[in-house]
Amino acid sequence: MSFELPALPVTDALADLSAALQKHDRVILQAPTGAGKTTLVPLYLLQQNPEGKILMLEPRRIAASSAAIRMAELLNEPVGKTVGYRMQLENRTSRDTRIEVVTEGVLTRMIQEDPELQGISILIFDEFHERSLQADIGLALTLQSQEHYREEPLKLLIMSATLQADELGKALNAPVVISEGFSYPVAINYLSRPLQDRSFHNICREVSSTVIKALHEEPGSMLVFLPGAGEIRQVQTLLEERVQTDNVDLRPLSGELSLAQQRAAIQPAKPGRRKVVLATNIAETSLTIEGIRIVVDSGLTRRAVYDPGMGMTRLETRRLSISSADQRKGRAGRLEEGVCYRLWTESEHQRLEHHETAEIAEADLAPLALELCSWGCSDSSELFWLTPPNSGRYQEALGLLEQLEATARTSSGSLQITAQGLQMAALGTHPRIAHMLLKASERGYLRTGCQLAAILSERDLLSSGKERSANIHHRLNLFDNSSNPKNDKSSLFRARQLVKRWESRLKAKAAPPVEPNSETAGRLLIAAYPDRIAQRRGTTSHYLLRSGQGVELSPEDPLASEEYLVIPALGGASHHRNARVFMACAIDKAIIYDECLADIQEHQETRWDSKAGRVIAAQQDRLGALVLEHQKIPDPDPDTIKRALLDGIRQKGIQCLPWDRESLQLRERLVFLNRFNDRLDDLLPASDEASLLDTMEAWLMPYLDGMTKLEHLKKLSLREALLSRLSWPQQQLLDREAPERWQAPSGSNIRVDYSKPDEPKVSLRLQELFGLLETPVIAFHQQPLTIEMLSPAQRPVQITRDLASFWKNTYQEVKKDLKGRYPKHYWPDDPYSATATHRVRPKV
DNA sequence: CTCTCCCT
Repeated sequence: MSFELPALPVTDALADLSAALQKHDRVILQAPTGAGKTTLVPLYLLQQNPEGKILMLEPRRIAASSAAIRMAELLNEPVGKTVGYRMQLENRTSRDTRIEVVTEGVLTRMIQEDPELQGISILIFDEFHERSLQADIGLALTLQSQEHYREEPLKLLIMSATLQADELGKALNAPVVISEGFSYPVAINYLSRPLQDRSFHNICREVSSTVIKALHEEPGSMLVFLPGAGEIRQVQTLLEERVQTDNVDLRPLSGELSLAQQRAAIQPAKPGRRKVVLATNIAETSLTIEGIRIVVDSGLTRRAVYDPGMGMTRLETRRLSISSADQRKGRAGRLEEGVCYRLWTESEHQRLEHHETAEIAEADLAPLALELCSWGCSDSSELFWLTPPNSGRYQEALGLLEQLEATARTSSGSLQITAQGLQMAALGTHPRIAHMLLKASERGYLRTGCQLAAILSERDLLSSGKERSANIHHRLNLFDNSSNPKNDKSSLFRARQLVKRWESRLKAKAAPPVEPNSETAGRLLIAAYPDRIAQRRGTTSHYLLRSGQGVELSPEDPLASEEYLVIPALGGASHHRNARVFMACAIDKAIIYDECLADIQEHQETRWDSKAGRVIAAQQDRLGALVLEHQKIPDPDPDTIKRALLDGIRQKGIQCLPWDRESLQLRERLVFLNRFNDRLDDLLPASDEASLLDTMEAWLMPYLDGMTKLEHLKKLSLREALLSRLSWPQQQLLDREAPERWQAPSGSNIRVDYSKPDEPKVSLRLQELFGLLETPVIAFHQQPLTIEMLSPAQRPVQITRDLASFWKNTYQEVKKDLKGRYPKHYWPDDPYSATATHRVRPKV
């Protein structure tokens, strides 16, 4: 085959590349974007090797088709002849096709059907540095094909734009051919001080100020990189307030915009005007924007991260890697010298990651697991990985496949794909959705199932706006309404094609069609997302998922009047906000019972309700955290009620019991006497608060008959309950060794204060003690009482544990003092022989 | 401030 190839930067490397491929089965080509590798390499290899067929992988559909179109142009042929392309819903190849450009997922389907990849002599991975999950799976399977299935050699060429090529070459034991590219120099402006605050609003403010500064400092049009559509809207608002727009056009650019809007952003600025494009990552790889010489980079990017705990993928905003920042910067140097403003400092730059995390490290692994099981290799460690899948999360993914009946254990315990699992893999959609498609087909609802699958696997068919409801039926209706497919938005057009494709695949084995009703969608969605059933909390727009996680519907959404939802599309929760519901379907409780019967647990519960301050006895039907049915139990078991009441007392603390002076003293006496346990044959029960709480079943429960509320406890006799634990001899011992009262020489019965267990104390007037020579001793003659002496007016004047010493050393002084203040009272000189009295003077 | 991009 002879044709002329144009000269591009990569041309110089082509001969080396061809030589390397002669000698080795695996070769790496490192060439920057724009070097011409995507068009020249396949054509050159075809020239050198006119016999074989070349397969080239592209990460995006638009890249695959445009690469094929450009190559066909160089050959002066229509697409589909020597050069063709193939992707999910489009095949433009023929028997003559020698270079076939395919999207990455197509290779996975091809190799699963034919592990030998018959007829292919060279396989090229383009843009491998992007490290998409599909590319990693494709490489793992291809390496096995090379080693185990092929008789003829399969040549593998991996093209990458970054220096990671070196590591790649080592890992694959492959030579690296390097090609220099060409671009104009781009000057970089870093911040002089780091940003303290990278919150949504502050980032938007900083970006806007930088845009205004750059418009003053530099001529030409500008590309601004922001993490998402929210930031784009906000920056646009800020700029519209602050920029004189007489010669500046603001152009938002993100994946959610229509093709026309995207085109407006891509096209060069009109003569005499400047363009400011506010873009997401879409402008980093997928779209090239004309005429840019200034780049402003927020330094943030949004990435999908699978959250195994929630079983869902959410978005995370994070710092950019160095190679992505360089890629963004390069957008300013395509046509002339440019300038790039970075919203971070040069020293922060040194600390950034070198490359973005490979998708396989963070993605939902269920699709990967299904591919590997379908490949016959459920053990991922048997394959080669540049980044091995996390084993815990891979095991979880295998668990999901088993639930979805895609795999089953053989009698020997090993994991094997089922016939259904093979069908699921061939459908080319997420295993959850594939499972729903099979269920729909079995039940006669194939059409509705396919429509739901298309809705869930593509971007939202309804454009954003205030009136957009989460109700999935509004999307389903789109399939009926517009009778003329030409009027469809491109997303709806694609969705219809997917429906057609899945329908034709599944039709043969499907049950006879049944007319769908209002329940159908909900039932089918439960098949895909049984864990996303949610129940409304009170009368709010807040819902509770089965997992216990809270989620929130827009309060204006009419769907918020529904008590039960199944929620297939859900936004991520952040620390200050609940997860938001993007798409949901109302379901009847009866449907939940019908579809999830095996998971619903009947729960008899008698428990303490701390809010109501009472015991509640109820029977519940529960689905995870959801309570579907709740009924009072008419005759709950008395013992269970009492136990629940004890739970309440434990929660409130022992103070909630009706302690009076007597019962409190009894408790304190017991605690006091516990100190002398080593003298007891028959130990007294421990009576400190913790022990009492621990043993309430034994001492308190028998006294709780008929009680259900805290108030009822007032009727309790704690003294009786506490004493019930003591035998008769123990009660006598208690009265003897820790008496309630002590009789003073005056004849008064003084209450002993045991509130400090280390020093039981009596308080009485000094005159009541006359004639008592020694300190009284209790508790097996071990514990002297502390004596607090009071004035005639009951004020403490002295405290002692040694009465003899008091009389001898201190009495005379105290007497003098008291005599001055209470002259009418009896203050004898000799306290030893004086008569104790509780009156002003002793009776004579 | 209702989600980055993309794929079978």
